[in-house]
Amino acid sequence: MGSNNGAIFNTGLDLGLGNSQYHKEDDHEINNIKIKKLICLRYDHILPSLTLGTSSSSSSDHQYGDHHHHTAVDQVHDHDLHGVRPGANYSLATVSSLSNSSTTTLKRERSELGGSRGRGGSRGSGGDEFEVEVELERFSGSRVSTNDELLDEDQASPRKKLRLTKQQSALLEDSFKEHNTLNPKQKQDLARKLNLRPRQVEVWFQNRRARTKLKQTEADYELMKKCCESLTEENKRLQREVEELKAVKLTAAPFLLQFPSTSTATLTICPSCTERICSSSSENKCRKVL
DNA sequence: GCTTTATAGGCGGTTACATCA
DNA sequence: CATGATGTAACCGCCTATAAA
Repeated sequence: MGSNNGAIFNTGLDLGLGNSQYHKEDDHEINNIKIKKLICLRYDHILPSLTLGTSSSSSSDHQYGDHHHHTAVDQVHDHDLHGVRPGANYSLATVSSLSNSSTTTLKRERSELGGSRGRGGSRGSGGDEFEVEVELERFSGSRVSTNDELLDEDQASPRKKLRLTKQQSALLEDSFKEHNTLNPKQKQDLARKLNLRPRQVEVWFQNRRARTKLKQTEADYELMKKCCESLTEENKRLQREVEELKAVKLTAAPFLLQFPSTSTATLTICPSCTERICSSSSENKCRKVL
């Protein structure tokens, strides 16, 4: 895509929000960056700017002003997909779909045939038996079609969307709990169990990972939002305190001149209750100490 | 050992369909 | 019944890792 989203999440606060859901070492850092980017893109309009300073200091230094400009999505939809007619009473053995003829899909199709090169080559160690099996499935039509489906295929209907049955979803979920990615053998086995095409299993896992990630992102966002709110409150409180101190200093200036500079520190912490004791106006706050 | 090429798999973003309120 | 919102299957385009040439 090449579009640089350019959103810089720079609050200067490291809240240490790890992405607990993702433990894949190679993805961890990348995911954190991506999640930060995502949060920023989706929520930057509500993130407060936190500063502590006098009223003259600016607090509008949003560093994440680079707006996300989408590149035009020029997708060619060559939908030649035939799913199961909605409402059809399909069981585990009745759902599947055909794919389209795009290059991407061809790539997938090739991969399903157990390509021996590239990354999959080393991992798809099912060997000849595996490849033959897939070939057979592909060309013998292990897919079980209903009459309705056959009609659909003949009529080259627009893409129909398959709905997974509860059993299929449950099995996929169980499998996902075990491992959120599949190797080719696992994919093939699962596809066979579910009577789906391996590509469908693959897509399901991709979408499932995306959903997990989105949920995690939303949870992270809620956490950060709370953090920001409390920091905003803290910021306001501290600003009020600064103003109070300024006022005290002004009114008490002649008096304070009589003392050494070290005794002008009026901000102390009560050791027992950790409340701040500020100036003479609050000296009665903590009688425990006195 | 290196570059190039082909391939697989993952992800982000998107579309389109099904379902529900 | 129409409609908007939501969930999700399926897709495209891109990137990266890997293996073979």
